[in-house]
Amino acid sequence: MQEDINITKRVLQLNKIPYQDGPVLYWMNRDCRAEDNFALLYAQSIALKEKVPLIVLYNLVPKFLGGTYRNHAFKVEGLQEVERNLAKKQISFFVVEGADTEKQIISFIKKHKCGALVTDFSPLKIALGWKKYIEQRIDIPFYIVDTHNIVPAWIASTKREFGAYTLRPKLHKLLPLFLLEIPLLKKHSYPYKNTEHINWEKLLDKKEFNDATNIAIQKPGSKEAHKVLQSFVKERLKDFGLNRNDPTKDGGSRLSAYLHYGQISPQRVVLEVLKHKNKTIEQVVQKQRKNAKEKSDSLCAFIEELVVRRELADNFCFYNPHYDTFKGFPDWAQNTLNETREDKREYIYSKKQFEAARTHDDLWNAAQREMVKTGKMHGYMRMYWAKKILEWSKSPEDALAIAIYLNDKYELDGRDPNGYAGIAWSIGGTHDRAWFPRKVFGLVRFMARSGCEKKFDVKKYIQMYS
DNA sequence: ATCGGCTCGCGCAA
DNA sequence: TGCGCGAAGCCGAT
Repeated sequence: MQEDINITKRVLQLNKIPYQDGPVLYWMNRDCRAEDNFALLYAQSIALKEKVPLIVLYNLVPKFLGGTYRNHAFKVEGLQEVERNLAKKQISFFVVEGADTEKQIISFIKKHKCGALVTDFSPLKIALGWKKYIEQRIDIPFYIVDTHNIVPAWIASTKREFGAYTLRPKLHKLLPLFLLEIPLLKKHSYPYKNTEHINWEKLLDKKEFNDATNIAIQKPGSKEAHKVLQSFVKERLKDFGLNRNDPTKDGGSRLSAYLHYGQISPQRVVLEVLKHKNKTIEQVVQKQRKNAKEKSDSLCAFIEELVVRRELADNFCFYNPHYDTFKGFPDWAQNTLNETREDKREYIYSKKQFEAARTHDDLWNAAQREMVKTGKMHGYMRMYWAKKILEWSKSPEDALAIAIYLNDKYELDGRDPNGYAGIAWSIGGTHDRAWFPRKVFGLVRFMARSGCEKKFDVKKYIQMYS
């Protein structure tokens, strides 16, 4: 019973249609994992109640939002593991290909005569659009389950938050109610008969990706994600507070790509970290409140990044359809950036020049190369990188478009609310305050290379990616 | 090495 | 209505 509430409080029903005869379908989209997945657990609870099969579907959109082959392979190899893990529980897995996602889902429902549809939550416009289209054209119940946030986005806040400081107290209050042990997926007693063989080789062999990106330096999949989590907890967590802002040190969690593809559950990450530190979430929240400025406390700093900032990014996209354009910036930032439009730019580079890492600044070029080469730019450098694109573009609109294009194309964790929020913070003052006025930036916070030189060994970082 | 000023607006206390 | 303070800073004065 307690388990049921733990799941159902994360569910939103989009229509008022009751269950119809047929298997229950979980359309897996943002959260590509078989374990610790509340959307899958909710779909299973319906299927068990109705004594019917449970099937899982993934719609593969090649080059989704401008991603490269590296992203494609990371996703597809992760899905192969999902298929194996689901098979152990007698749950069938399907993959359909095509960019017309909404139509693919509807025709699959008709073909397999499904009785209920469950999907996971994403605040991105494209995903919200698919779901609206589907909702208007199906006659079975349609549920959305937020299994990407610990506190579901619509419960954490019902409006667009102004900054981390306005969302933080709401999350801190709600976290103890949501951060509970996650129920296990059960072996499904009603197997589905009409399964189809998935041709993984064909899905992986994509000639149309004519890009020169390397294969990811990280191995994909949930099993690998849990290995990385264990190594973080054992080796890197204790110095996270000290090292996380030094791009020459590998002090991060290395989990961002897995989190982006939903190959690991953020709730599981928090539970594991707390277990290792032998702390409760109440203790962490209390400590965070007391020493708000104490940023070197590794556990507090990590929970702040993983929970507060991640959920703030979802809040930003969910309640602001302009999350990827100039219109999405706060008013004060739009005003100030409108006033600096005619300011003389010392350098102006084209998208191509940025992409080829051909600016006058070898520190910026190194960050760009780190991203292209490895699929993951260091978090601290992402701010410097985006702010310099603003400084060296002919307009804030150009800068924003270029930063999003590069981020979505090369980062393994691109095409994600975290990326849109991070870039909007850097270029458009989103979730930030006004600062000392500057050319081009106006009141938007400026960052200088000299600041980097004070904080870390810039020469070493440049060498690492020369 | 450390500190204050720069600057805007939310949210809470009064 | 006033006031404190915020997602990661910069700069010049001391």
